[in-house]
Amino acid sequence: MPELPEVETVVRDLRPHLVGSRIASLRVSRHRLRQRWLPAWNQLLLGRQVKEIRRRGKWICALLDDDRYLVFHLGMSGQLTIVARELPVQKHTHVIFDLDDGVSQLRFRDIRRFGLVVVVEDQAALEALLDPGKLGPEPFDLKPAYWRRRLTATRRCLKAALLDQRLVAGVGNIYADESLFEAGLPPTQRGSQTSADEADRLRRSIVRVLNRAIARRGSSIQSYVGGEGLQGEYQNEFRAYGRTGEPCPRCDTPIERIRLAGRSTHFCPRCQKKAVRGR
DNA sequence: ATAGGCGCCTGCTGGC
DNA sequence: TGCCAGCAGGCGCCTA
Repeated sequence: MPELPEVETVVRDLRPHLVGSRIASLRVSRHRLRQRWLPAWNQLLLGRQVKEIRRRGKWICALLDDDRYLVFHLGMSGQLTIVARELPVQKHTHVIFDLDDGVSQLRFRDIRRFGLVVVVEDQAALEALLDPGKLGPEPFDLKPAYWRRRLTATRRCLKAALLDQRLVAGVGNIYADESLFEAGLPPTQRGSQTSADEADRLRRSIVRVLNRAIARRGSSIQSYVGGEGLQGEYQNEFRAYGRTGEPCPRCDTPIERIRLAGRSTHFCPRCQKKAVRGR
């Protein structure tokens, strides 16, 4: 579910509530997530204060006052929210942290359980988890030369390349489609057939689309909510994703849907054509 | 190198 | 009304 804009929204929402707060107590459900919760973590976390919280790709990392990290990944349906203690606990809530203000909780809820909550020992262990070999640069820090090089070095299609977290971190199915639409590039085009100009256009399109989505607090389709439980608004501005059969906002040609890299892919067959000039 | 398939889960929708 | 297939913001593993 959540891609970079959603995760960024969660982190921004949580930061003012979490930074400076201590974990007074916690509870964990017995359902396992992508990775099992280690019982030892309960003791480690008690009384710990959150020093800072930040995003890396689709990962959420909270630095604790013992230099450990509490790390979250939202998978497809994860929700990480600040909630008043007295509010009923929703089904599929897997971890509850009571904060030391005595009134609020941090809750991790995940219907499909593809998400992850782990405690990481130190900075080095965090770097191993988010190894640059597995997790590429942030889209906003993409160096044009790097991007051109990586993109043209692969024979995979652009859609598959965008979804590969090693090339660029944080782009998922929605924003891959939206970025390719913005750039006017066909999702099926091979990376190796991409000109320097096109690579650059794509890079700038990714940044623009993600920034717009962040400004709208991400996209809510089914389960996504931000750190304060609010839905996003960017789903109302999709131009390709999920708009199969609807008119292209630029040329009115019906948006098509195909399967690429195992994922549903939406595009305008007219605007997103190799070597079209203008529109 | 890379495509495709599966598995991990639950829930919703649409067709019959 | 029920049942079943297919779909869904991710990702890791396996095979060919």
